[in-house]
Amino acid sequence: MPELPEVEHASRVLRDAAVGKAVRDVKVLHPSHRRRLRPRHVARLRSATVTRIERRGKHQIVHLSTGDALLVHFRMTGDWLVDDASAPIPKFARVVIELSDGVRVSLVDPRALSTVVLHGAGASPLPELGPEATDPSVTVETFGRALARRRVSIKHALLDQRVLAGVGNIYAAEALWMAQIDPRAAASSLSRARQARLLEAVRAVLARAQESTGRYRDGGPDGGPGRFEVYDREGVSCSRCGSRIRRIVQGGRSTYYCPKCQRR
DNA sequence: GGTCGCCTGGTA
DNA sequence: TACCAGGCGACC
Repeated sequence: MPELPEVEHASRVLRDAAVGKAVRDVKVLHPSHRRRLRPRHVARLRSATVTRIERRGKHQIVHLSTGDALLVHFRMTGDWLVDDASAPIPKFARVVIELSDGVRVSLVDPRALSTVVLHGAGASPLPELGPEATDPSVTVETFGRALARRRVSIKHALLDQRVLAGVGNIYAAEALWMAQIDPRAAASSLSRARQARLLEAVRAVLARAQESTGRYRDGGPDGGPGRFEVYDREGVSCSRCGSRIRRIVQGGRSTYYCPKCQRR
């Protein structure tokens, strides 16, 4: 699920479930998670109380009374599932946190690509990130400067978390469609006007996704309103000009766009 | 710069 | 059975 709107929603779920509670037990169920979250980390978690949940881009940071921070990234398919510790372990649960009041928070992740790491107090646990994609204080000037430095396509630049934190593959494609920009255009080639349009579009698609608590797809079986404009719509008519949506691969990832009304 | 590996499930 | 997947870091 996770792009910024989904992660924002998930972090709220986690906040409601966990803040102010002590960790009673932690189970690390998948080998790939066991590689990062060792028994000594689990031991440290067991004596901690959750003080605060923070989100930065698509990262979630669980601050603990011990000064440690648990860093969670959902990658492609992670999500939180909150239930009661007495219930059977949920399907695809990879890391399970039981809290003092019997509430259980499970990281469910079919592909098991998510990451959970415990960081000690001090050093910043996060990679270099740009401003939040939804931060209203981002200006066309700062956004444009970040783009001008990248010698990659504009689609690739939007996925670079150092430009704007939180933009993922779907909303990058949607924003480029809305701004009528060809995803293959060089990031550094955008005029000021197109930079402005793109920033506006990123905000619009994320805001719209936020409203519907996550995905802004699923308009219904007939793909009614609320569906993506281009993402996963290869061969479908563009709602703006009627041309067929095309799928290409950029950096190993799918990009969907309208070859007629999105220009270089 | 691009490509690959991580993992596993859903779908054509 | 094959392909595809909303991410990211390591690698050439």
